[in-house]
Amino acid sequence: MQHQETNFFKEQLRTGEALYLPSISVDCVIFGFHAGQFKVLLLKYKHNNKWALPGGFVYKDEDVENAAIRVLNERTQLKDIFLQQFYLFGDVERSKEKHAEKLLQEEGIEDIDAHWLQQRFVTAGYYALVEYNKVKPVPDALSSECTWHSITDLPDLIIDHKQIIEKGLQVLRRQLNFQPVGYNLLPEVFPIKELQLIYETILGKKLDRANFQRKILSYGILDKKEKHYSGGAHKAPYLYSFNKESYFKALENGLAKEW
Amino acid sequence: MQHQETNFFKEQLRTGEALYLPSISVDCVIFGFHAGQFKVLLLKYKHNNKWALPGGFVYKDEDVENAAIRVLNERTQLKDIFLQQFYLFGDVERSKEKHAEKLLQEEGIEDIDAHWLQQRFVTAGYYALVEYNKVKPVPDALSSECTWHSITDLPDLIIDHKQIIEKGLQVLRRQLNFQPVGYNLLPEVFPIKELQLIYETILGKKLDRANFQRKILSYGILDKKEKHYSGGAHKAPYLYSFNKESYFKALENGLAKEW
DNA sequence: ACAAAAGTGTTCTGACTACACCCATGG
DNA sequence: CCATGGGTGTAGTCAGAACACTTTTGT
Repeated sequence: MQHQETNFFKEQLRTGEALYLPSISVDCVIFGFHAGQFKVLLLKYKHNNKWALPGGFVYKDEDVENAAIRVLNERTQLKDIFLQQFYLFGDVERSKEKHAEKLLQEEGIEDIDAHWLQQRFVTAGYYALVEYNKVKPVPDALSSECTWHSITDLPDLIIDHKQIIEKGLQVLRRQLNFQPVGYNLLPEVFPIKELQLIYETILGKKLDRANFQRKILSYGILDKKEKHYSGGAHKAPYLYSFNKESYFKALENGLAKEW
Repeated sequence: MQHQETNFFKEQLRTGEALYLPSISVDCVIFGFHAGQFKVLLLKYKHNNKWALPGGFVYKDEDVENAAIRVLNERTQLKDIFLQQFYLFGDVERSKEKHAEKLLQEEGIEDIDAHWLQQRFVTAGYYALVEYNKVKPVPDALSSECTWHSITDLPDLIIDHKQIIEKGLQVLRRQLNFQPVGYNLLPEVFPIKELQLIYETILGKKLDRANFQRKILSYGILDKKEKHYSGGAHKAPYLYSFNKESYFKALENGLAKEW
């Protein structure tokens, strides 16, 4: 088993240089929402038990954005998800950890020209917002686990992956002012309260129920459906779904009144 | 002369692979403001007379951001300028033009392994806002001119440089809602009208004089100076200067009331 | 009937708009 | 003294915040 993996990994190293753009990688911050908490999907590396963002390399004939889409799809099995590039992390510093070399050592690989992987990498950060229940997390070849972690309680992460998550969250918060959010975070139909919870967790603060309802409805991106019986001892809320047309129009043109 | 340049260029090619990160470049959209127009600084290549953004490569031990700072400094002779990374352009498409190969051909270079320059590049876009009068435009080794061009009347640009400018402008417009602007676009002291003109040209629309004054003053980033005699046949306006401390605090924390 | 949570209404405030008015200055 | 442009005032509108009131439902 260990042997097989090492072989697979050697093969990757051998072909990597031929297949991938050198020096550039992508990392995906995949946000989900569950049990009132905002979550990120992380991988646990076999060789050092440290956690990392799902990431990958860019094929020589592949758009960088497509590499991010591919990574997202491979780890979650989801398609057609909204992905947003948010920053290129390009400091020299981020390669200082010699992550690749340690990985090679700990895999017991020495007899190979691993120059490709050992050189410095800059990485493009992408974030995605996905529906927690629809995700089937799949670890990659180098990792033993692929699991959700609460944003407020992250484990030790390699290199600058913690900063990448924070930057992604920061950009997401800003973009809430211009872009609608929720499309593939929620099921087809949902009560407004669910959407409000998402906004509250992204922003990290409570919002007024009545005001949120009015504001979000004023955007004109929601279609009202019939009522729904939640089972609670209270009035059943209306259900809504996103009006795709106006939702994506809003994504492009922005929501807020600007200067 | 032509000979000398070709030699210089050959030398660059020879050392490029050793010096620079492969596959990644930076391009700077340098905005200036003059005669009521919003301008961009462009280079004109010697070999094909086409225009391009000032750009460059990243040294193997250099932060990507620093490469952008270096490019900005070399073309403008300015230091300590606000630079903002705004997007990584990573489509395969953008290398399709075979820009590098044509360049080599037209320089009459064939006897060299130019693999390094010919491979696909992704580029990080940065924008800068600079004081037009302080800039001393300096062409780089491959270009014959370095001049300002009105944003509304751009010449033919290589590859996707037109899209890069547009994206930079779009991001800049959005960021106007959160970040103050003007710090190194204006001299030390200036009347508010000047700042308003900048906002108007960036946004491409007129703003109300009275309301602009109140809004910009409400940010608390301006210090009032003594009056100034402009020579016009009218009341002399107050002069202001940016309060660096609160200006940079505002840059970090944002201006607008967000969610 | 009562608690819980949804839907809706109301009041207050503060920001932005549009425009009016007055002030200083040079010709 | 008047044209020009700067400074300031103000009425109207609109959005958001806070909170009250009513409605529906399961137990």
